[in-house]
Amino acid sequence: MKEIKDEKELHSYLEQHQLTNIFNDHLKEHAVLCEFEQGERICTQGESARFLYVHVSGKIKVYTTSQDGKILILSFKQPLEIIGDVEYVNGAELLNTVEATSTKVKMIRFDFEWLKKHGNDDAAFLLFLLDIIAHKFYRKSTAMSFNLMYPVEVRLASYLLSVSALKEHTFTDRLDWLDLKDVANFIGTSYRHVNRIIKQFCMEGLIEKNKGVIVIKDRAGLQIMAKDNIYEQ
Amino acid sequence: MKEIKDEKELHSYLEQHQLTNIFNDHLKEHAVLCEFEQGERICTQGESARFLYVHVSGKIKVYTTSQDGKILILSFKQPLEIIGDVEYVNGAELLNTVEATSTKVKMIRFDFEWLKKHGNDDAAFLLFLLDIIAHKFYRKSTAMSFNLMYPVEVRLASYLLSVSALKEHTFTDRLDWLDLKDVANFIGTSYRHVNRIIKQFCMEGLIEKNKGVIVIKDRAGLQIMAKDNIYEQ
DNA sequence: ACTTAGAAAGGACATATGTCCCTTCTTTTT
DNA sequence: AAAAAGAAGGGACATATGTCCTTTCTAAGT
Repeated sequence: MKEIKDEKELHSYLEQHQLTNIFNDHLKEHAVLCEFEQGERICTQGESARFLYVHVSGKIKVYTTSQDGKILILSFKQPLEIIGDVEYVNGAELLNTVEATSTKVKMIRFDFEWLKKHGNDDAAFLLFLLDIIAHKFYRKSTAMSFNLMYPVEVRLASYLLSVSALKEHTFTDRLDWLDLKDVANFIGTSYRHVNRIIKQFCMEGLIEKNKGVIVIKDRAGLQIMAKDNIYEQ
Repeated sequence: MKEIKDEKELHSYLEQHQLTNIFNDHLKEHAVLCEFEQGERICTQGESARFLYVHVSGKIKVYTTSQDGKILILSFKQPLEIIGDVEYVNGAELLNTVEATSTKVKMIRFDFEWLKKHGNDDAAFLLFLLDIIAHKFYRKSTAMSFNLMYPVEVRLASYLLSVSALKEHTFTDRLDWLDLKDVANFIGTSYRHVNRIIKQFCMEGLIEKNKGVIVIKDRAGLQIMAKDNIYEQ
């Protein structure tokens, strides 16, 4: 991680994401723009949280690891995302690990102490946090119900649709979201089983696959398979 | 549902749960104490939310239903619980259905409109909401990871431990949390399978069961089975 | 182009879980 | 107490998913 001491750039990011009114001048004063390498961790599950991060550029993934080493990927995210919000509010240790999956991941960092001093009496800031966390809860809630109620083929169909709905410019950008190992860990199943279902989808004519590249052939069919559920990215 | 027009009682509940400082005088002005019958719905999934409820007495369950009729119970709750908080913040329709599972379930009701007028600039109220929602997110998050990563025997062991940790006065109070149909819908599996695992636990000497009453025989063994996870109620 | 290391895919089998329906137990009614 | 209705439990089989290991493909190095 390196700190980028460029106030201009920092403020341009804030404006780009309409955050200038969210963080008051006191808060902005101590904001730091950080850049992370691909593969670098922004924060690690189990450690104590000291910073709130506003993810403004690049791609990240959020995952959790169980005692016995199982990995569950909770989300692949692009901006705008907030990291550390829940921990800021409840004071608990970090729930998940966050890792940069593209180069030049940029985050605006705020120190918890400073936020407490100058943000906890600021309704705009608190409403912003509320909105973020409520939205996270909403997604988590629907995702959990969905995961618990439907088998892998439904979840995978839903996942494929959600990826195809992304507004990615280039073709290779899309591929980032389709590493089957990651997909398995996201859906909460084994790589083997994802493979099995992928093959089944191919045979049913829902998708096609060449050299690891998956193309949707029958969107309507996939939607039926997904029972109209789509993971919100 | 009937409204109880008894300011004394309402305020005694607020005090009991240390909420007097959370809701300012404006907000309290329009608070209404409501009582629900056993089996009555406090709110219904899919409808638009208009009220924030503070659950102060009795027992409730929260569940969601899928398009094809599957039921997933999200929690069995005793006070203190807040209903409608997420919907208040994000304006979406109700995510879940909430139902009274005991007689005389009491809730303090606040109108969204009134809250917006007199609460959204009140840091104490906003911090309270933040705390509640962050905590809900935390529980949901750990529950989802747990559910996705472990098989039913682990989840059931965890559930049994969590129920045994409840501070219920009477014996019959405990039974409320052990209807196996409900347990199955909570864990996200079939009644048949819960039964199977219960029997397995009996054979392994972890629990005993007589006429539908389950008694824990080997807490340490259950904890190992649960891999130290416990559902937070 | 050949070799080889590593990634991706798949076969075989074991386990976990769901569905359907029959049996057994409980409770209520007569 | 006998009978009947309903709840709870369980058998048998089908499906979903996990584990382990082999095979196939891909890409890098020579």
